[in-house]
Amino acid sequence: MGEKLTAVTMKTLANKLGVSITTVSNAYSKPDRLSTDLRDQILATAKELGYCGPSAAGRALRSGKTDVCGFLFHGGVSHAFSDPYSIMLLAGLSEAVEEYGASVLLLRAPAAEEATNQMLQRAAIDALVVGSAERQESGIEQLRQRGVRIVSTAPSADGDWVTINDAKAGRLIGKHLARLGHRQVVVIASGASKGGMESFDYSPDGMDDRLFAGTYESERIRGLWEKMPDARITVAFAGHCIRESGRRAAGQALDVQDRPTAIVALSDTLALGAWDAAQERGLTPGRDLSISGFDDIPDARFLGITTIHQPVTEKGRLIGRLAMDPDYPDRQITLPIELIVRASTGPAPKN
Amino acid sequence: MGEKLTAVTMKTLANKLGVSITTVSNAYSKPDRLSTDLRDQILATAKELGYCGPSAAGRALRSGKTDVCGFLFHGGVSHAFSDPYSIMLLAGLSEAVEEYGASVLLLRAPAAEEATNQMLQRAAIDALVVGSAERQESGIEQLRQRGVRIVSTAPSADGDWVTINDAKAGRLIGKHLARLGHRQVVVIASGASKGGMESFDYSPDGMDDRLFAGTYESERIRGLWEKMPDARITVAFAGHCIRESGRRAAGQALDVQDRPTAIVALSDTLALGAWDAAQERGLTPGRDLSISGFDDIPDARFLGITTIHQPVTEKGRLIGRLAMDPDYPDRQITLPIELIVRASTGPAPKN
DNA sequence: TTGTAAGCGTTATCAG
DNA sequence: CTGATAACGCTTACAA
Repeated sequence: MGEKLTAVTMKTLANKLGVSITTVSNAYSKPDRLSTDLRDQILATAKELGYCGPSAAGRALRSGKTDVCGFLFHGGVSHAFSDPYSIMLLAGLSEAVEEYGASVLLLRAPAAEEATNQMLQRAAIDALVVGSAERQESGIEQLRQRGVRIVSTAPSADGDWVTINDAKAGRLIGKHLARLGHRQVVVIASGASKGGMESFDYSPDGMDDRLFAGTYESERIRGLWEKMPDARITVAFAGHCIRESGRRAAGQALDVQDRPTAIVALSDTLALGAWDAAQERGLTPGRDLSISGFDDIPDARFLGITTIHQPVTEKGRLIGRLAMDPDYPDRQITLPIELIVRASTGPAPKN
Repeated sequence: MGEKLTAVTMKTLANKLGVSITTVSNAYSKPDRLSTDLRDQILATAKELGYCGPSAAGRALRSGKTDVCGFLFHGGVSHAFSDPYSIMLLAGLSEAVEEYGASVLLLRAPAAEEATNQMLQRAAIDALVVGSAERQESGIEQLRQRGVRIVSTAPSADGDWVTINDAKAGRLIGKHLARLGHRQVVVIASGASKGGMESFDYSPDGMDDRLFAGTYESERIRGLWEKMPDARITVAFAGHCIRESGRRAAGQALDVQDRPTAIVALSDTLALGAWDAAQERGLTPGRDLSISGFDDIPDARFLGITTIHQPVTEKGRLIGRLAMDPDYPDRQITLPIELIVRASTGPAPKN
């Protein structure tokens, strides 16, 4: 009946209690600037009137803080989050961000860069985490100038990032496979071929058309190539980074006359698919065919897939801290990695 | 060098062009309220000065619109999003929300209800989607009074929701299994037992202690029970809704003297785990043991698991539309479901 | 078609 | 310890 339609604000509280708005505000954000008694009293009547803390909008406008951390990713949600790696990263990020009392805003980049930029500017965020470095959005630089902290998973000269040494990861796999005598390798990368072709032989020069320079994928391949100078390395593009894509791409790679002795998937999710493809063809991984991945997701351990371990959840946490805490000391972090040898790799079979 | 430290705002534009702030504002939000010439001119200098549209904070405070849709879920991100059902729901939601130019804010409910309410009030959102109805948060009602639209996946007398008939879903499975002669059924539910026990025999009365009334799980079990009057139905709690939990719970259920002839997992994700458990024990699903799930996620089709199909992505889309569009006509939607019989269910084996 | 003025709810600054 | 005042950047009547 007599319901007030006007929202309960700090003013309402102030009037009711006969104190100033400032004092009410301080009761929330600067507890040490007023007596405990008054503070308790304010909080009590707040509860009574159904007032639940400073409005996000008001605070955001005045102080510039939104307590929101944007997470920018490319491709559909279904693709982004069906990869356990993404989930783990997001879990760590979300965990850390929560510790600062903030939340994560999902920002899916539209296909058009223009639209992406608009979306980025319209978002009320304190920080932006760039999940995939598929493109260099110009809008990101504008955001930075607006005071939004940017944290990336890809290294750069200045700027904040948390990453691993992807080239080294590639070298670890390369060394391992070279020692096992492999000389016919198919690399399975996510993403579509830029050249419009399904696969091509790798050489480190002139890759710009096909692999984005500086992506984790191109780094991993380069590392691999460095340690396998005598091998023929073919790169196949799988599409989205999901298990099924890996299965399809590996299937194609295996259904040829002179099939490879090793498949290097650039992520465990793709490696799982390669494992499926091998199974379907009656090939035993580690004996008839070596399969390796990257990232060390739980299923990789379960199936016994050789991979490069990286602390993904911790990566997410660190990214979150960099994003939310401008005073966090280390702002360019390279996390340790480790080669985990499991049953899926073994000596190259003799012909 | 001469970089301006003050942010570029509508005022900057207005001064530079000698027009009023209102006109600049209109150039963005009400294009028909000024001449095309002037508008183009404004947009041009905007680009020149590096102004990228109205600030989210200012707009939010003044108009009350944030273009953000909150998504409230319980449990960790890693659990919430490792279930394909959640991903599909989120994908649909995100897709629809994007069509309105908005984004999704991930709101993970802390364990304490008090903290959850605080978080909810502090979030700048136009709408809130309640992903899991584990608890009835009192803060949700407050949000509604503040003008935030609430959309749920669980039906209620008033309010907006998109759901399926869970009791009917249970009945479809029950009828199917009863016809096949099953009389010993173990139901695998997610969540922890409230009674502190691992499992218990079901009867529709006095379940309040163990199953939250009105959840999709209790509805599904009730439906099952209605169509299997002669069966002994035991309910086991698996913990989080992940495959591994299903494996463990099913394993325990199978490692007893008088093992059940059918396992009814309350979600496909749990059913996949039950499938794993059966495999490990040399039991062939559909012959030695019937396994069924709910939701029809892709892997269920892959493994041939009998299940109840529901259009999950479409559900997410509809939820998104209800959330973002107050004028969307149908505000209480029950989506169709369908029994999908696959190889994982078959006649109850004779003892 | 354009401009004026008021105020959304909060916090920062400075004065008592 | 407490309060008055002035923004923050924008939209929305209403006036010209």
